Amino acid sequence: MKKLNPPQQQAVQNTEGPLLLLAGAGSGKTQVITTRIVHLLKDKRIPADNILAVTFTNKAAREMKERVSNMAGKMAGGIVISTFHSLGVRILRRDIRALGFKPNFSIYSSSDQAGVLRQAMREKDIDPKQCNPDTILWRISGAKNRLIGPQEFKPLSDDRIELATAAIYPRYQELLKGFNAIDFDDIIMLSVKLLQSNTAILNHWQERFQYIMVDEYQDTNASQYLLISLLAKKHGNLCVVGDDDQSIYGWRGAEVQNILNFENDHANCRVIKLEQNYRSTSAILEAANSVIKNNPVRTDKALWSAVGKGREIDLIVAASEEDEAEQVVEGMLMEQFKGNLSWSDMAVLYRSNAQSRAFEERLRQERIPYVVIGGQQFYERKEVKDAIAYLKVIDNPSDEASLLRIINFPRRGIGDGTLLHLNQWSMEHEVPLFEALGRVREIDGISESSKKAVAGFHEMMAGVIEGFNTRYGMGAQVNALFNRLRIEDELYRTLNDAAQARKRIENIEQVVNSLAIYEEQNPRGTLSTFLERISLMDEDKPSEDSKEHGLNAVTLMSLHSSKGLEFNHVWLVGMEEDLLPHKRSIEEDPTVAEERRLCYVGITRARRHLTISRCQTRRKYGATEQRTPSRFLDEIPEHLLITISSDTGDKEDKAVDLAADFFSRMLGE
DNA sequence: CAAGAGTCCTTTTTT
DNA sequence: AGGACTCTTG
Repeated sequence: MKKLNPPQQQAVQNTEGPLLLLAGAGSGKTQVITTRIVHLLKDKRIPADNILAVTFTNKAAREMKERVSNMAGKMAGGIVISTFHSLGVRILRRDIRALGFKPNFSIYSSSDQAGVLRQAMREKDIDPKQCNPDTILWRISGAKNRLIGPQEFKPLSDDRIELATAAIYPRYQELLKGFNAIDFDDIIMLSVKLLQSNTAILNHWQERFQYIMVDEYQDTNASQYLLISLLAKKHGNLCVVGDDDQSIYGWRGAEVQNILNFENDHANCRVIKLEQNYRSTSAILEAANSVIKNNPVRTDKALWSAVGKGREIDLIVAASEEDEAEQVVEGMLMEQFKGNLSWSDMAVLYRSNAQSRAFEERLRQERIPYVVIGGQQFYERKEVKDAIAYLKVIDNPSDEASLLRIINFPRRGIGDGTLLHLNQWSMEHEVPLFEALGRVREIDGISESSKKAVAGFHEMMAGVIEGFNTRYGMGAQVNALFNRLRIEDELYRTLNDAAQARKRIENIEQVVNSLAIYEEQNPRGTLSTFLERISLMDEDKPSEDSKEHGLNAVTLMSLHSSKGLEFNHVWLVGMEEDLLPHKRSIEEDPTVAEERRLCYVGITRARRHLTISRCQTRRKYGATEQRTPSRFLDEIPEHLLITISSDTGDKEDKAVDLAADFFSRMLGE
């Protein structure tokens, strides 16, 4: 507590009633929240059970939990510090029966959702070529974020997609329910519906969480806002923390208004501003402030720092993405040598995940350890999804999306024709698909060999499910199952590339391993809870990679994932029009306010030094494209920027670079 | 029903 | 450029 400045101390001590904490970037916000929790526990003697802290990412939740238990020890046992989605699942697992689901519901990823949507579209006779399924899913998701259920959804216009969505949404939701599955947005929407529809359930959670804190409040959407309001209504001890300048999730329904209106929505609300930045040099802060002040609507804030001016910002102008990566990595080697920085002090931040590739290649070449956060997720790889689908069916045989995924993998002679008959029969007789498999002999129109294959598959899976219900050792059982399925042979056979097959086999082994490890670390864990963790992307990964590299690796991640983090040296790469600001967002909002905030977030991640880079050309879909410098570069005062030119090219190259640069700037004006 | 060839689409950001 | 999906052929 003594380490805190006066407004920070006030924030900690104001524990009763509504509190709005406007915390600028790097203002020690996490420190304040954790100290506040410890203060509640230790000084106010609030039982840990009655405290809830909500964050947006698992990473943030984990860090916070760790810091709290370091400071409060055993007293912190039972405290809930989780993401919105984990909180929702917790609520749903307990009481979702009231909504007509079984508690072992599956959580569908976007690819599962796409499968369900495709089925709904087929049934409603809507041509996927005319109505893009992704767009429809997007509309459904948007509706759910605004708490608009399938019955309430009314088309806002008579455009084709909107009408199709209105037709498909109810059926989509029905199908999900039939599979005992929910999608990501349902986690929040259904939690709210549950609390709204049942006073006893609402009461239970209101009593449970008497003190609530929400981090990154500027990123809450309508349904998250309502969830928190419902929970906090009774005791009213709600503390929200956020910064409107760092609102970067408008595209998924976040409403900055939630934080801007908080004061008006809550009588007797206290407002505390944290404006001292402890993170960055004033050169970096000046750059950040100069950029963000171009946004028209924002609360008045003046970030200041006592750290000192620090170095100017370096600007790399690279010829191509390879050149960009080369120069950045060269800079890293230099910093490490000269500045005595370790790899974990450095991060490369980019707008879109695809940009990581060139940097990964270069870092590998130079044998510099690195970690990529986000992007092509492990659990989204095809073979991994197949393996997971087996687990999902074992856990919830009603999960037909997963069942269809594995019914002919590895191939066992069950083709489209057979599947069609099975589906038809199961619908006509109102029998779940899995049960229909067991009664395949009653179904006409399927060849004898196919019937045998179907019956064999059903028998095997029924046996496996039985085994899971009666015996311990999930990892071992899955391992036995996968061996029996001869997945390895299948992969070697279908892939001509042995090395790639090997890689995929390893990935599948990794799934089995993580289940075994999970089971070892959580003796009371079930398959459901394991799968839930995977769905919420809440995987523990401090195991192998970081240990091997001694936790010392360069971080590569998107600007979105970087929020809340800090690094001594940040490389903010790809500072080009159509990338930052992104092309799609320019089309949606010509003022590019959210993109500017994204840029602001990126700049303010840096503690001591910032390097910005841009390319003159970049390859896209195979073809080389000319690039224009980002408008945000012009918003940074010139005296803060030092352009460093490549020392790899010869003089002629440099002349060409300069000319190209000149022209692209002219065109950019 | 399986395998191979051809076509299309992608890249915004995440729980 | 590369992967996912569809269509055609054995």
